[in-house]
Amino acid sequence: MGRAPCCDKENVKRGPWSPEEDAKLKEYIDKSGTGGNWIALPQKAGLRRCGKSCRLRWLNYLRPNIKHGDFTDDEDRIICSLFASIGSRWSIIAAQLPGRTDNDIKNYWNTKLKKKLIGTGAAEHKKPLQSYTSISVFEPSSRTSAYQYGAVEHSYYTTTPIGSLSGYEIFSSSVPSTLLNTSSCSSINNIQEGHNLHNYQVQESSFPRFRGHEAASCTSSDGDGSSSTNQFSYGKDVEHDLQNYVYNGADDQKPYNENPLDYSSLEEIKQLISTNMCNNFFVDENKTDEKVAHYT
DNA sequence: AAAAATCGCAACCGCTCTCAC
DNA sequence: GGTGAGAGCGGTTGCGATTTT
Repeated sequence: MGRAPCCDKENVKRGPWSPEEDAKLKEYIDKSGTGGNWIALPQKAGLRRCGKSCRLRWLNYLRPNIKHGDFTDDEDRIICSLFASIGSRWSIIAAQLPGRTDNDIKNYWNTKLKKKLIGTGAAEHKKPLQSYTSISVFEPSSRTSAYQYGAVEHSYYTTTPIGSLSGYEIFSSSVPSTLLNTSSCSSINNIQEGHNLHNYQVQESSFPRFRGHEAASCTSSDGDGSSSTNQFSYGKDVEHDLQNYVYNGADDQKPYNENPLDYSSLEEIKQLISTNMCNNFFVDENKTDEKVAHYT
C-alpha cells in the first residue's frame, strides 16, 4: 500500500500557471505568509492547486529577487566548482548564488553548462590529467559533517575519512582519471584553468534538511539555508605535478571564493595540511574507478 | 514553406527526512 | 519506538519555442 497523496489529484489544476493564479498566490503570501503549511495554503488562497505546486511556483518564480537567465562567468565558475566538489546538490549550489533557484541551476547545468564544458575541458589540455585529490576539512558539527560525507558519497568522488586535526574533521576526495576526461568531470579541468588548486576554497555552505527558519530563508532552493559549516578544501594532484602542468607560472594565487568568512580560523589547518598531509596521500585508482562505475 | 529535430525550462513525481503525536 | 503528515530535494517529463533539414 502506497502513501496517501498530498492532495486530491482529480480536483487540482495542473500544468502552467496563469497570471491570475500567480497574482492570487503572490497576494496571499504577501499578505499572510505561507503559515508554514503549504498543503493548506491553496485552499486559503482560493487556488485549485496542489500545495507542492504552490510552493514550487513561489520558490522558483514568484519569490522576490529571483534572477532568471544570463548566468555570469562568475556564476558559471561557482557552479562548476561546487559541482566538482559535491555533485548535483543543487540546493546547496543555489545557496551560494543569491537570486538563483536550484531548478534554474539544474536546468542551466543540464542544458548549457555541461555542453559548454565538454567543448572546453580536458580536450584542450596538452596532456591528460591522471587524477585529482582534494583534502577537505569540516567543522565538528556532527549533523552537517554527516551530510557532507553523504553529499560526497553521491558525487563522483571517492571519499575517505583520514582523521581529525585541531578539532576539525578531515577527509580526502578523489576523482579518477577516467572521469577527468568525461563530461561529468570536465568541469574540474575547466576550474583548474581558472583557479589555482594549490590555493583553497572557503565557503559558507548551506546544507539541506535543516528546518524551522522558513521566513529567514535566503536560498533560492527549497532548503532553508539555516546551517553554516565552514569548509576548507585543499587540492593537490598526487600523480604528477598538477600545479606545474596547469598553472605553470600562473599568477592566480588568490583563494577562489572570497566571501567574507573568517579565514583565519582555518589558517592553522591549512598550514598543517599543506605541509604535512597532502604529500603523503595517494589515490587508490582502482578503487576510485570502481566507485565511479557504480554511479555512472 | 513545411516537417522534423533539438532545445530550454517550468512543472511534476516520488523519494527521503524530520517532526509531532 | 512507531506512524503519519508535511517539507525538501533531485531526477524526469511535457511542451512550446527555436533551429535545422
